[in-house]
Amino acid sequence: MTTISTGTSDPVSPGVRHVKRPTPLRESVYEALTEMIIDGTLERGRHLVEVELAGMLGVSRQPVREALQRLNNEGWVDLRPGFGAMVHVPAEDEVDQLLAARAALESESARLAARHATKDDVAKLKELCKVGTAYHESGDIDGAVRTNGELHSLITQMSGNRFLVDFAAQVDRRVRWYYTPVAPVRGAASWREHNRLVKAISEGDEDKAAQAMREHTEHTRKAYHDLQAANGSDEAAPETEATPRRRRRTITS
Amino acid sequence: MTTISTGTSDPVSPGVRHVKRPTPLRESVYEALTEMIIDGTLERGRHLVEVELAGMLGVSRQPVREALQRLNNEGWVDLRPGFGAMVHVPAEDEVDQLLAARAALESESARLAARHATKDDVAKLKELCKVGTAYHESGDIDGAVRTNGELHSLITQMSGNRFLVDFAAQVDRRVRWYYTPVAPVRGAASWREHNRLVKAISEGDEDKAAQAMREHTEHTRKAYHDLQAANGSDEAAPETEATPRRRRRTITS
DNA sequence: ACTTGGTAGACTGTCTACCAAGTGCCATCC
DNA sequence: GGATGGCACTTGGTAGACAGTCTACCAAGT
Repeated sequence: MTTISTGTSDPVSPGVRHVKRPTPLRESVYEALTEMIIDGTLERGRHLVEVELAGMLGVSRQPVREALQRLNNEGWVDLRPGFGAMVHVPAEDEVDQLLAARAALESESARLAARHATKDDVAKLKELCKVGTAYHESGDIDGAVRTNGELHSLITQMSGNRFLVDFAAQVDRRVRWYYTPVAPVRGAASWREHNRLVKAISEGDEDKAAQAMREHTEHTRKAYHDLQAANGSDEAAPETEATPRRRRRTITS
Repeated sequence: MTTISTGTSDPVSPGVRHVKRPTPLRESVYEALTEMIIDGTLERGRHLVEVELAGMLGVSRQPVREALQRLNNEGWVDLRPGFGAMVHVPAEDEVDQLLAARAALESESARLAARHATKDDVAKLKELCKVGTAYHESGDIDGAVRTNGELHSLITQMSGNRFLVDFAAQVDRRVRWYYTPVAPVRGAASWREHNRLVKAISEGDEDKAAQAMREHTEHTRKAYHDLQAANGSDEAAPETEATPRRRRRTITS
């Protein structure tokens, strides 16, 4: 079964380098579980038993409990007192609400990013746009999706607002999870919009940047709905055991 | 010492009435600790020791640990591995960032509230405005502050977006904590703005509602800065033990 | 056929005890 | 005075125990 690697995988930060801070076990467990939820190893609605997970991951109950509680707070699982945790089953209107929240958060981030952007930031953004477009044109969906994530993440970081960063990161991860069962579409349009967005930021035009980001998110929401409507009955049907649902393609947001 | 009351205090919901679901201890501990942080019983920067808190609250280490971890995730305390938790000491730019995040969240909420408002909602909003203004004019600051909170809370609820509600609630609580050491100002202007906001919502004018909320928050931020500058050296000085800092007045946001 | 009552098993929530490792502090030493 | 070493304290994690509660199932009664 999946066993936790206690290895610390901090991103390299310039300047002071903390020699080594062994990641708390609960953190690793948290990461492992979200991973398993996202990739479908732990299916939606499944009852998660503490000792079972503990056994899987080779740790004791305590770290698992703590991880589960965090997952509960962030909406990945639902904790029913006296019974246990179930992997969250998203309601149909939930994606809509997530995207609305994301629109607000990221559009504000874009506004602030436009306000604070440095030459260096803009260069990085442009580079990401180029790379992403290249990935898209060469048909490398995974690469395009990854670059898309990096671009959005960089923009929120550029806002210089840690709360926006935190919230947006949380929402983004959830969105990506829900999107998983959807086919990849609207790749080209997405990168055109990214270009416009980056242009607005580089010009320091706050309103235009915010507006561009909002429209970008809005288009994503529309695309999701269209797909939902297209293979609606397919997805609306009760989950069959025979559908492993692992690692489907992701939409380019 | 503060002892936990395990009493459940659910808000009354119409229709099905769940008899009684005993709150998990960790939840009560969490509530108790935030309470103590907000009201200043646990001063900023104070070192929190698990066994000590457990003794205070009459529970074992376990629920305390779990509560502390949640507090850490939400930014109320900083957890230093191997040493313990310290009550978070806000950086000066933090309030700014919180208010910026709040501006984004609540302004979007106002937009959606304007979109979805029912006759009933509008009536409640207007009532709150009236009550709040009355409180303000009669000099009942606590009442005005409470009503202000209820108004903002109702608006986010009206957005119908659970994520906006959650995030806004989190931010709001933090904001209220940081504000505590600030004097009450701008009461009259605040309620004038509320009136304009409610009017926009009742007319279903999304853009106007969003704009009104944004300006409202922005004014609050300015007011905070002015006060900060006014008695700047006072607050900037290192905390003296002699300053109990309990229950100071709150600004009307 | 439907409800009621009872029983059994499974899990969580919480407590206690314990140990290893990391951290901060203080006295000591050069 | 500044480095050093050691000590007390605290967390992080493990193990085991136990009560309360939740689910499911079965049997009897209506």
